[in-house]
Amino acid sequence: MVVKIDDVARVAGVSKTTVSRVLNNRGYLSEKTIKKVHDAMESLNYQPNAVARQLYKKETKLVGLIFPTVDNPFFGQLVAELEKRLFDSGFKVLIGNSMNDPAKEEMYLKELISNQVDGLIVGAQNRGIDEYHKANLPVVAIDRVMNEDIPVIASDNYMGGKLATELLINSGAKHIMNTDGPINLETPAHRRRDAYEEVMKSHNMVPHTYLVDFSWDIKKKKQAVKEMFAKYPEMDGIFVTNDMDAALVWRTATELGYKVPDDLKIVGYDGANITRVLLPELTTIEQPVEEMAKMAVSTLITRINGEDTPLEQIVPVKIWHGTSV
Amino acid sequence: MVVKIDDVARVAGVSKTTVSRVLNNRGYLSEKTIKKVHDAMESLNYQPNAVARQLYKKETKLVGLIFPTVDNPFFGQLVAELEKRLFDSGFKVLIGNSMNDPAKEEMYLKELISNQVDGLIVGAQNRGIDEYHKANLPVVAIDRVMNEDIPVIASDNYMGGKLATELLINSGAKHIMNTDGPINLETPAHRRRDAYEEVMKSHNMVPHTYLVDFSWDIKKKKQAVKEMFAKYPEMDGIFVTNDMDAALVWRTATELGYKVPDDLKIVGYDGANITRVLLPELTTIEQPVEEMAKMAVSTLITRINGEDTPLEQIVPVKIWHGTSV
DNA sequence: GTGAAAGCGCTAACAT
DNA sequence: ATGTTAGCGCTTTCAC
Repeated sequence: MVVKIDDVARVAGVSKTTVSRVLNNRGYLSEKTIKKVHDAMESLNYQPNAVARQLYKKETKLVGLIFPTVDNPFFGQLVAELEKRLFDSGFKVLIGNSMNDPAKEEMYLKELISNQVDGLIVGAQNRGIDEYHKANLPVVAIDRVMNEDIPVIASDNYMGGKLATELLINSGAKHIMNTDGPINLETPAHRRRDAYEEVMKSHNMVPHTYLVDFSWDIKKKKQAVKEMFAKYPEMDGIFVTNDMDAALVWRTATELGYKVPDDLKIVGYDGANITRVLLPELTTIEQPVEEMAKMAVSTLITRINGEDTPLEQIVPVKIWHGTSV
Repeated sequence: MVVKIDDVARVAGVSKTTVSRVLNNRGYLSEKTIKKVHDAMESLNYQPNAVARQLYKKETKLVGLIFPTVDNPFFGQLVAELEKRLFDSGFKVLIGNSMNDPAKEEMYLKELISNQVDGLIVGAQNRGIDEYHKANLPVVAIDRVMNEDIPVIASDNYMGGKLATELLINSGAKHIMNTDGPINLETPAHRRRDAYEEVMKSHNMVPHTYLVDFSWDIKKKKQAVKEMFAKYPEMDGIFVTNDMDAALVWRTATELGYKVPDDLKIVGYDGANITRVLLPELTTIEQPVEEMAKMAVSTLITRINGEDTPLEQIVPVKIWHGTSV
C-alpha cells in the first residue's frame, strides 16, 4: 500500500492539515511540529500524490508539447531546450508527436486538455482545429500561424530566405531553385519562399519553387528530388527549406554526378546542433533554437499568469558557412 | 467556468452516474438516454477531467520516459518510436531529459512518481538510485543495467563490437583503437568494448580504449579526440562507440590531414534515421531502434498488467556499409 | 499553532 | 435501466 498524508499525520501524531501545511510551508508551525512531520515523512518515504493536489488546485504544472516528431535535428533540439527550461520553471512536459497528421494532432490536443495541462507549446501544423480556440488555454506557437490571438515565435524567415538567395546569387549561380512545403499549411516558413522570389525577381531571374512535403517518407522525397533534377537540368543553385531535405538533395545530386558546390550550390535552413556535427559542410541558415525556446517558455508562462504578450516575436538568423556554396 | 459531468447530467436530464456510464460504456443504457447524453456533451463541448478520473482509479495512463536528451539521433528516434507505440496503446508520455546528470535524473524520477505514472522506460544512467527500487513501479531499461529485477532491452552489443572490429581488421587496419564511455557507468554498451578487446587479442593485436564521456560538451570532446590522435599517431582504424562521436573523429581526422578510409578507417555505432540521412558515408553498427522500442513498450505493458517478462532481451544488430572503411 | 470538515470531478458499489 | 451515495488524496476555509 502506498503511503498517504494520513499515514504521515498518524505517525507524526498531528492532523493531516498540519502535514499539508509543512508540505506547503503555509501558516504558523512550531519548529517541533515541523521536525516531527519531516521525520515521519522520511521514515515512511512519503511522496505526495500530485494528482490529488492537481484536482483540488485546478493546476497541474504540466505543459503539453505538440510537434511533428522529435526524430529530427531541429525539433529534437527545440523540444530538448523547451523541456529543460520548463523543468527549471517547475513544469513537467507531456509530449505528442503529431507526425504532421491533423487527426493525430487533434487527438493529442484533446488528451492534453483532458489532462488539464496548464499550457501548450505547439509547432504542429493545423490552424483549422477549433479546439485550440475552444480550449481557452494559454498556447504559444512556434513557427506556425495559429490564429490571430495565439502568440507566435519564429525565426526571421524572410531575412533567412533573403540571405540564402543572395548568397547563391553572389557566388555565381544562375539557375536557382527553391523548395517549400505545402502552401495550404499556413506557416511563417513560407516567408522564406517569398524572400527567395522577391530577391530573384529583383535580379531579373526566374524563381521556381518545388514542393517537398515534410510528411513524405524518405523514399517518396528522394523520388521527388530526382524528378526535380530531371525537370530542371540547368539548375546550379538551390535553397532548400530545411537541412534534412538539403542533405537529401546533396546526396541525390552526387549520385547523379553533380559536384557540390561547383555544379550545384546548396543552402539549407535550420542549422541545428546535430546537423552541425554530422554535416557541417552544409551551408545553411541557422535558427537560434535556444533563443526561440527561451522566448516560447517565457511567453507561455506570462500567459499562464494571465498577462499579455506580443503576438509575434521574431528572432534573427545567421548564415552557417559550410562548403556547399 | 469549465463544464463538468454534473452540467452534462443537468442538461441531459439524467444523473451524473448515467453520464459516467455512457462515457465509459458500462452497464445498461437505453438508446434514448445515450443519445440525450451525447447531445448534451456535444452542445456543452464537454471534455472529461482526466485528473479526477486518475485520482479515483489510481491509474493515470501516463508513462514516464527518462533519457539523456532527445537532441541526439539515437535517443530522438527511440523516444519518437516509444511515444508512438505508447500512444497507440492508450498511454500519454511524460518526458525527462536527464542530461546524464544523476541529480536531475533523481528529480525527474520523484516528479514522475509523484505524478503517479503507471510505468517508466529509462535510458538514463544511474543504477545507484534507490528510488527505482522503492518506487515499486513497473520499469523497463533500455541499454542500461539497473539492477537484477529490472528488465533490460539492449542491442547485441557484443556482436556489434565483434562485427566492427573484424570489419576493421579484415579491411587491413593494423592499429585499431576503440572509444568507450566511463567504465563506472554500468551499461551493456561496455560489451562493445569487451568484444573489441577479445577480437583484437585473438588476432594478436593490442587493444587500446580511449575514454570519451557522453556528457562532455562538443569542445571538450574535440579536445579529447585531438589528444587521442597525438597520443596514437600510428592509429589507422577506430571503432567509436556512437555515431555522433564517430562523426567528430572523422571531422578531426580530416582537419589533421588524414584521408578516410585510406589513412584511417572508422566504424561507428547506432545507425539512427538522422545519421543515415545526414552522414550515410559513415560505416556503422545499426541498432534496430524500432524493434527495441516495440519490445520496451510491450514489456512495460506486460509488467503493468502484473505479468512476468524476461529480464534481458537482446536484439540483433547489422552493419551499415558506408565509405569510411 | 493546530484540527475538523468540506469539496475538487469523477467512478462504482449498492440501491431501486 | 437509472439514481444515491461514498470516497479517491489532497488543500483550505473556519473554528478553537
